Amino acid sequence: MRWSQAHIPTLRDDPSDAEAISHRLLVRGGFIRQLMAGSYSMLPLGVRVRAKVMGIIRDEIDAIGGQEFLLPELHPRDIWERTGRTETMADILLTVQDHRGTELVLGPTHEEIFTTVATELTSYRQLPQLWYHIQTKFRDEPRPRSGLLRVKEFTMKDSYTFDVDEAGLDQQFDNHYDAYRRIFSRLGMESIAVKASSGAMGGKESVESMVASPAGEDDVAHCSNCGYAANVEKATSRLDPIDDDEGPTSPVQFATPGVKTIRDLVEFDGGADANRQIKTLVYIVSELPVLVILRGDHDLIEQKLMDGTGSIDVRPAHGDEIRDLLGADAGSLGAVGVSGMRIVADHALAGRKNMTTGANVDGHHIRGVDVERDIDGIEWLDLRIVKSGEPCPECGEPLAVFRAIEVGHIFKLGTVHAAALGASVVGAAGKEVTLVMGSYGIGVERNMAACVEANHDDRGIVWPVSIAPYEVVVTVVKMDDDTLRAAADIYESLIASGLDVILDDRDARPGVKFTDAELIGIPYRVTVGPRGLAEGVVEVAERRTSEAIDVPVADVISHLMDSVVSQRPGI
RNA sequence: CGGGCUGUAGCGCAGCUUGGCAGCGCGCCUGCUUUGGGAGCAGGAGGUCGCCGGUUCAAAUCCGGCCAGCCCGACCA
Repeated sequence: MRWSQAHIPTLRDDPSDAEAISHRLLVRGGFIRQLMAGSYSMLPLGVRVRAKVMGIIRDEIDAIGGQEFLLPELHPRDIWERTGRTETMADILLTVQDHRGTELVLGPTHEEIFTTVATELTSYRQLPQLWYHIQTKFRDEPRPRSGLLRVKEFTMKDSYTFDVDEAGLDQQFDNHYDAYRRIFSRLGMESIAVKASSGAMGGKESVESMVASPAGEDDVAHCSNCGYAANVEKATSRLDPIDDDEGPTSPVQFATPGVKTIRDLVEFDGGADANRQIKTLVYIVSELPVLVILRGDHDLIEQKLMDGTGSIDVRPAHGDEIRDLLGADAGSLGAVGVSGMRIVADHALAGRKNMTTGANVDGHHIRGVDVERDIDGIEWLDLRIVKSGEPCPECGEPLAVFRAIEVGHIFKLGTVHAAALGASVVGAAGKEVTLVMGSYGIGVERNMAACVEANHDDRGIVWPVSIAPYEVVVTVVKMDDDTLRAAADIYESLIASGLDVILDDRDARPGVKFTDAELIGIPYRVTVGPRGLAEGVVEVAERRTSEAIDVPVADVISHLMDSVVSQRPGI
């Protein structure tokens, strides 16, 4: 490609509506343009990167036995009703009507449709199967954000496995786990695999692949000592035991005028340290009130409440609901003496005595609470969010909690969808067996963005060779006939050698060409100018290191082939 | 869904308080000079001021409604 003919609209200024680094650089570099919130046009450079990302993914999934399909994006609604996901995914489901008024679903994922295809499997002898496609997904995200990181329409590689039993699923899951590690490594990112909550996908076990970045939307707890890693929605930590005094034989109520928060009560004369308080929250879980209690210095993470109660319909109660249920306002709530309501408690409260909590009387608290003695019918769950610095649950070293981008997610689904859609085979024993499924996703454009988050400097993007829009740019530094001809010759010979090259033959000053090449992140630049040509050399510069060396014109091909090809396959 | 901010030329912004010719920088076009790190000079093109309505002799500017984009939060009492 000759740059003079290419549509690469680079921008000198940061776009005003972009905050995340990947968003800014991809827009400035002319890779993408926004159409509306959560919707981006891919420009030619973006398309090239995207294609290479998909190529790496395809390569690795094929390598573990994947067969590529291509399933529709327009789905009949009734299939989604049969798995119940018109309900469970209602918030993000986009639908359209055809001219007959039939409701169609724009696929947010493809478990249902792949399973429908899988109903044609008849015998365990046909298993295992690993099917995948790379296809658009539509999700009505409540809040798209950060450029390509969260959008309403995106490309996903989603694979699905079908096995006769759990052992087969485990094997396919492990294969994907390994393949994903290789994919992210080839995309130039350091990923860590974390245990996760499987959310709306259902199923029992899932592992997310995370890449650390401040632009991410998840928090990960990670132990650099032993490698423990988990999404904070799942993470735990070891806590130092607290020795409590016995306290009184029964709780004692006392007046706490003006005390509304845990902190207020810490500072109140006669109050208690936060870790000797019981925090009481009221939630509505599947339309029923639930009292949630934690240690005063701990915070609830709602995902754990969802996972622990098995409900996806969880919200904090409103002020009036709280008053109706407990007879007091938030700030004076407690679980002591409450009956007829589900009470869930975080494990950190187990065995605790002489605690202080609200009295369910405005402006009053009670002290001397023995959790297990004074609160009836407790259901024990893991509910609190892990904080940075708490001891690792495996080895006790301090955990680090940091933001990360979820670049992939793999699930052991089990038989839910297969059962709902009647996908089964005849097993070895001659009896019908429901297919055991797994599903595995990678967001293509999100990985492009994550790669930029992980590979940039103050001059722009630093693509790894594996997915750079071009591997080499030949920059013509002075547009006279001799220089241009020499550069074009080098360009042609590099192309002939199988390199992915662009010739910057624009009638622009060299500074413009250098800054553009650096902004869009091309790994190698061959600078061709009269000064070097007089000596029979051109300059070869590496984007990542900024190192530049003079190379005799005759050696350019072999020099670049060595550098580029050694990096092409990734690690 | 709640809160905050923002909509003026392709991009970045000023003008709005106090109503009165729609501006600046970059980019773009033409010419000349220049050419190893975002050139200089001269000339030029380009705008429903987000949309609808109201007030007024007069609205980018004041008032009302709507739409769109960005950021934060998702009610931790």
